[in-house]
Amino acid sequence: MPLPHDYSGQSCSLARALEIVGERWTLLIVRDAFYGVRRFDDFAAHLGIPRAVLSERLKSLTTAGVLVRVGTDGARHEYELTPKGVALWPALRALTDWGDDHYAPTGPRRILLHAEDGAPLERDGRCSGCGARVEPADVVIAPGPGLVPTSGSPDRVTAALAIPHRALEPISPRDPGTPA
Amino acid sequence: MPLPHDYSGQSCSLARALEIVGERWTLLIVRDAFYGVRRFDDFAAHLGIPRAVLSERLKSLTTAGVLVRVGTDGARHEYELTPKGVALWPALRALTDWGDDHYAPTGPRRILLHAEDGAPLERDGRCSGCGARVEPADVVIAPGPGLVPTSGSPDRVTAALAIPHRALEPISPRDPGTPA
DNA sequence: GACCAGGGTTCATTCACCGAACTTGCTGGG
DNA sequence: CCCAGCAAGTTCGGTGAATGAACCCTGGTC
Repeated sequence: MPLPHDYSGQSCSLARALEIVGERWTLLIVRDAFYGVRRFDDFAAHLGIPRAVLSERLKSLTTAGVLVRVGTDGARHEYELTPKGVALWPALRALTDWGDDHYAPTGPRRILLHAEDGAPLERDGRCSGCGARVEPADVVIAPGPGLVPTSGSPDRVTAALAIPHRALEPISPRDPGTPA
Repeated sequence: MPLPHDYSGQSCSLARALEIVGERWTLLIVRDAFYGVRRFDDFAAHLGIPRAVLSERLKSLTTAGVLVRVGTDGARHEYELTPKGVALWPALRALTDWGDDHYAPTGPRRILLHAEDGAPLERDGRCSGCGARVEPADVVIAPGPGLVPTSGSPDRVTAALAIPHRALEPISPRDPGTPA
């Protein structure tokens, strides 16, 4: 976790950003939020993060205004990205692209498509089909060639991510099943 | 420091990327390398990082192929970004832009210009003047409106960054002075 | 051959992370 | 009404990493 503490001496916005999202697990949590994960246990199961750490990260991200806690009914609440959180999308993409380039020998593990026309997105966030600049909400996340099939019975989140679905949309809203 | 350990279960290139550059201080070191910092003591002084941690990070970044150690003469060597390290530029920019947007009330602390024509860069890496896609080596880093003047006598690096200079070019190669 | 700077390493302390177990609040069933 | 079950955390002991100060080694200078 880069710099949760003061880094006031540094005149750099990167340091500021890392104070918020540079801690261990934090960017993975934000990425999962883009993927549609919203509930505590789903984050925990999908990331394999210790629950205490997850609790702390969700708290600090909420305090920072990256996430909001939405009370669904009583104790069942969900975490959603705020516009400030959604603004992290380009950073997330850039880092993921770098990872794909250098650590995904069999191709990207996930690919991003424009929801309108199904064409893949370019690196600069434009649609390779229509050329439009695509907002995060109009992105469809689909499995890529580099995705290894999960062995055994995957968790809710992994299962949901095995089929294309729109970013920021909650995965399997309440219970699994949803028969077509 | 997100995930220096195994994260093999995760089918995500972001996790892979964070295993390399997600640890505390690592991205700041890479950023400084873009700014032209190359020597151990300059990194240490500019970042305020414990020397033991810096030593370890430089080692792991070198092992990962993000930096190379260039022997200048005997014990005096320098660290340079490899192409793989330079490929982190978009990610660094995206994160810095997010920090500027949300944590720089008086404007960006540094601005990026196209070396060819001096016009500022767009978010997508293009030159606002000529429209060309600008390589990191053709970027000039200049102080922005949000940069607070350093109080007291700054270190070599802070002083060098107070005037515009080209990315990846070493700061004050050997000794200060360099009279025009 | 004494001094100095660069480039680290060593070490004790503190802090954060880990994983498992425990608690609390709500829901559904008998 | 009482108990089981689940979601959402909190608590806790053990471990590993970060911190910062001090020390060391090497090469060059005077």
